[in-house]
Amino acid sequence: MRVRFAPSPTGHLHVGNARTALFNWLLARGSGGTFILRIEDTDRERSTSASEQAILEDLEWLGLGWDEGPFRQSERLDIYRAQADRLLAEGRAYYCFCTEAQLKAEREAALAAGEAPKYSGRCRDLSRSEVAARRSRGEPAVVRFRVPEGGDVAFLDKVRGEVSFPRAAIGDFVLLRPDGNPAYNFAVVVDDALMRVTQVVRGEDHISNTPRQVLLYEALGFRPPEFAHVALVLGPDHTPLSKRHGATSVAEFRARGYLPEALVNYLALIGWSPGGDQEVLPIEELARRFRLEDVGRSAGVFDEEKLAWVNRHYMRLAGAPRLAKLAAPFLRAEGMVVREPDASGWAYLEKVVGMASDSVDRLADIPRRLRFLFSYDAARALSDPEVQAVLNEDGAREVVAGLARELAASERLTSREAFRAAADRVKRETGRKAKALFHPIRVALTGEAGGPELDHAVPAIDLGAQLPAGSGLSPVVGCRERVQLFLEALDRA
RNA sequence: GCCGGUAUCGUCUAGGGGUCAGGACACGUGGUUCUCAGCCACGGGACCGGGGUUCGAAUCCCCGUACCGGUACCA
Repeated sequence: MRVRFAPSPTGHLHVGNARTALFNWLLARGSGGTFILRIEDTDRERSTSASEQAILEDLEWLGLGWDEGPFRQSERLDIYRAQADRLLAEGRAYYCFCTEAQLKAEREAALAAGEAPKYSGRCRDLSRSEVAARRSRGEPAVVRFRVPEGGDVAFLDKVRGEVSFPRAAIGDFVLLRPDGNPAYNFAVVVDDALMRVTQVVRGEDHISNTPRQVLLYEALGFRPPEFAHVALVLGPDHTPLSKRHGATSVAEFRARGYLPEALVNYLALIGWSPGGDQEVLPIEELARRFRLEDVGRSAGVFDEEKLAWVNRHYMRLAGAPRLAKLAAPFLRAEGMVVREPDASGWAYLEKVVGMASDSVDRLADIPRRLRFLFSYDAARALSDPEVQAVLNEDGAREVVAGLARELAASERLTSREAFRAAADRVKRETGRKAKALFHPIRVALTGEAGGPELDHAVPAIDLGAQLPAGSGLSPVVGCRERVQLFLEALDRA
């Protein structure tokens, strides 16, 4: 089996296209086949090498490596020319000198008359000598395919079944533009045939091109591949997913802190089901189970909530070192990491990122969850209504005062046990327990009413306070200092 | 307009001539934990509409409706 993904480099990799790439990849991987990457850059106006580069990076980030390519259509111009010459020589194609203005007027007239706008065929039967004369005069000409008349063009689609189009609806279409660049339908067929692609899996938006392509396969004497057209991905309002809906490109989801394996897993779930009751599955398992005939025919709505849920799974599955590495750029953007951390910095990050990650959806949420470590501000804490509510509870201030006395006398709370022991002593001294004990401790030490478990958060604070100056992280104020600052702020208030 | 396509909970789906129409996300309630997340239990929620075929239709057929794609010298 030989499959391909053939994006045009006109922007970022859209998640809909990423899903198409994934389906192809799964097919190849699941069958021991070959996954070919081809860049369809025949539209010289819109194609950019920056886009191409971005698409390659996105595919690599997703883990969708290719076996052959990337091939660029812009580098295969003579191949298309040669194939077009064959069709020209056989009379299956012809030169057309119609101007764009002419064609546009005809199209509009047809539309107004309620007819299908298709090429009129004006240049279809120009005499040999006229063609030669006009060409030698340098008159711009395209090469058009002479669509055989009559009947239907049918093909078997692996996801849609039998599909057929009346041939009469297909006008003679352009193969080669005046500048020698091939048009889409022509380049695709030539490439897919020459690259010996066996299954063409692509978006549904290409389905009505398929009859044209089938005709071309016939005319060129190539055997058509199997086709499969997968439905598009929509936004929550059932319109095609666009910028309006927020993130649409792989790069944007990466920037929001989704893990590649989560995006891949989620994308596979739109329009396909792995069967069984398990849907969070590694890509290799998806490849084992994936079958084109199980792909649904209807369009699917992209649901970021579910993506987030899948992402949580994969964040839990990721080991601490990897998670720390992944989260570091996000922490750096918030000033929590100030330069490349040293070994102590990384060790610390592994600890705290692990603590933060089991209650957030995405990497981008981690800094907020760790803010209490790097920017303790007692005054800000007191202005928080939730913190106020905690302090207004019976005995809350006594707990804070007791905690301050306890910490003044004890070592740093660098372990869960040390923290528990300290909390126990405050408990005995104040007679407060559970919520009445831990809530005031939390607000005093973290400055926030919520956050990671105190068993983890408190040692993280004091461990952070011991970090050497060269760790690469923003400084962390220790517990003892915090509770003093908190008390002072309380006095002032 | 014309040509194609699609239709099961809000969303992704399983199933498919006789089922209590199953699961997941989301949502609601209760429990658990210092908070959030999580976890546990419980709960609400769907076969687009109308005809036909049939003993029986959500499932097959037709019509309609809605939505999507195409209708290029864009892919």
